[in-house]
Amino acid sequence: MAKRIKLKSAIKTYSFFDDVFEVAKLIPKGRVTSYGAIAAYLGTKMSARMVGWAMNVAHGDEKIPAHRVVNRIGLLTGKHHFETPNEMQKKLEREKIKIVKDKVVDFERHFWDPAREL
DNA sequence: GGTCTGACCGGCG
DNA sequence: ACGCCGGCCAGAC
Repeated sequence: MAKRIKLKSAIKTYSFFDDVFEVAKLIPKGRVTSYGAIAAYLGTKMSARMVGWAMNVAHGDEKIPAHRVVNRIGLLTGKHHFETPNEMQKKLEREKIKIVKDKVVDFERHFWDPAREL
């Protein structure tokens, strides 16, 4: 799936998806970020929706930690798109991130802002 | 080939 | 506080 997109982006001169993947791959273990933060870092903070769409296409690719991307308040909105709804939470908990009611505990503390860290 | 739809976000009533 | 709307852009139909 992700390969198909990569192929397409090779044809196009610019791919928003590719940039999203690049940033997503750089998210450190044990940290999380938001769709909006990634979009903002890429210059188009209004395209947060596309970041989610990109994750949808990318999930399945081990190199892309889609589980570390949540919405702006730390809610695991994308959990239903994993193989099982608790897959996302399990992966995060494995990285010492606690989840309560589909929400990242202490979201600000774990938040990784690409614009600030890169 | 127009139209609909998102794993979003900020703003406004 | 809460709900609605518009904008973003790629993919499915």
